[in-house]
Amino acid sequence: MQPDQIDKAWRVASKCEQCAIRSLVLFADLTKEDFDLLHYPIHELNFATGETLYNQGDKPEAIYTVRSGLVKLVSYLSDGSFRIVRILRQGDVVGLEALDNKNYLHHAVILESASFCRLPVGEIKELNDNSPHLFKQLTARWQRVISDADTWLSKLTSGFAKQRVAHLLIYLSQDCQSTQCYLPGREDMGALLAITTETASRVIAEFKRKGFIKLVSPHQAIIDQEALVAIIQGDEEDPSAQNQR
Amino acid sequence: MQPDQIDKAWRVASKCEQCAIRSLVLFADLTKEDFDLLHYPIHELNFATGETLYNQGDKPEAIYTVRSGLVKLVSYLSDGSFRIVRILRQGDVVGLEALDNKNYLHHAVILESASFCRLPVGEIKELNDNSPHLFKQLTARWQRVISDADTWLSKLTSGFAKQRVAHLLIYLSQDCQSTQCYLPGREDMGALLAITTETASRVIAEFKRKGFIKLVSPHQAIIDQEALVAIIQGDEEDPSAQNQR
DNA sequence: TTAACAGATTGATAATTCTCAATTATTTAT
DNA sequence: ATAAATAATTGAGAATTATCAATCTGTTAA
Repeated sequence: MQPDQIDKAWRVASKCEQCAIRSLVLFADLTKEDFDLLHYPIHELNFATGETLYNQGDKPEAIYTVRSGLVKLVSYLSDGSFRIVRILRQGDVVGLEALDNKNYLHHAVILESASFCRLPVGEIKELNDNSPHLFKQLTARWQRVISDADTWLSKLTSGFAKQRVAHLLIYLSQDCQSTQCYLPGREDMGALLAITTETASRVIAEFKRKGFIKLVSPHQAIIDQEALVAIIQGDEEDPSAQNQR
Repeated sequence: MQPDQIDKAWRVASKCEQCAIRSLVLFADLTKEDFDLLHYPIHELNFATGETLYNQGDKPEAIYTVRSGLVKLVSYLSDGSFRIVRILRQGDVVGLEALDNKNYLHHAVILESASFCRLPVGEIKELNDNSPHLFKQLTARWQRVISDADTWLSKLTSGFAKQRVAHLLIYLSQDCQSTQCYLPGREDMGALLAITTETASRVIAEFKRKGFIKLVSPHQAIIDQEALVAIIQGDEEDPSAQNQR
């Protein structure tokens, strides 16, 4: 996706102050003086699909701002199954728990080749101790995580499988321009929605047959937002059915 | 529960510095100088079961520290159904989103008569601007919300209804001393676990018959932790069944 | 190109949960 | 205390989803 596809290529970032997506990131509100408080330049880091940014339980030394790409946070249960508890995209921060001196709580795995800014925990803490400007953005980010988690809980884990999938696709299309969105593998979809791989597959296959989604590449689809909203509201195309629910 | 059961009785708090549960609350790390920055005394506020602390969309002027009791955060969906997205207890902060200038995101309803400290948003922000001591606790609290939400997502919304109920009971017993815990009404239980009221009732009724839980009052139960853990792990008491899953 | 492989799809059946309805506590109000 | 209202339980059948197994599809490796 990016011109430089060199995995894990460390690259000294040009000044944060000139960052193209600065308004979206944690450092949005920092002043020139704030940046002078940083001891080291911020590095940019690239990962390819399928690679792991960190593992659950790892001792954290940094948090990461997503510049581009998509990351999933995976939590394994005692029975060996796993759930995906969050999907992170441009502007999101990965590994926030590090600021609370916790080990990483999840596995962070790249879904779509991604580029990060690596922010050492020590630098963040020191910056926050010596300037009030970071706090507002940190607050906003924590808030976003929580409100996303609430959405997740209230929308993605209740209702029929069809409705959950529809909710997920709409959720995923929200950051992408227009109606295109990342289409997770069926196993991931199951882990996101608490349904089985087979059920996820059946629903997606049906959506494809009905033209609600069209693949443009294996993991990228164009969605018919209206049709999906109708699914969420319980409208079925079957004319004999009364619109219950 | 408390000696003074006067609902909504405002009471000027004795100094925060002498608060009996200070180590648990947001102000845990504040110094004498920090407290001097407060313009008004912090008020204590009591609510009875079933009362509403605030509604979704309300313009927030304060956040609340739970001194005692239990609160549910309720989110209504477009179809009229509702989900409970969080349960808050001693030491938790209700309405954190107010610090991000957001309107309240949920309805906050008292489950067990509760006592709060009311912390005006302006005071909190000013305190945080003028002292570094609040940040650590705020961080910890945001972190707790997020990690609770993750638990919720990964444990309380997947698996069979029986397993979800078992997880919930264990979750609820974690703060109470020993093995006693709050037992939600069946409708609330459904809204917590994404199952129907009837399913919740059947599971609880079965647990009661089998002696896994014993009621000590309508909403208070003693639980057999071991038996519940066995349920979570998929062990059934039926000897003819192979332990699958 | 072909074989091997992983992911996606589909089918058939079993298990679970939902839905709708009725009944039985339990609590509240009079 | 009695009636009315609310919450909990239970039953029966329908709907949904899980499970297990097989097939199909597209990709990678040789």
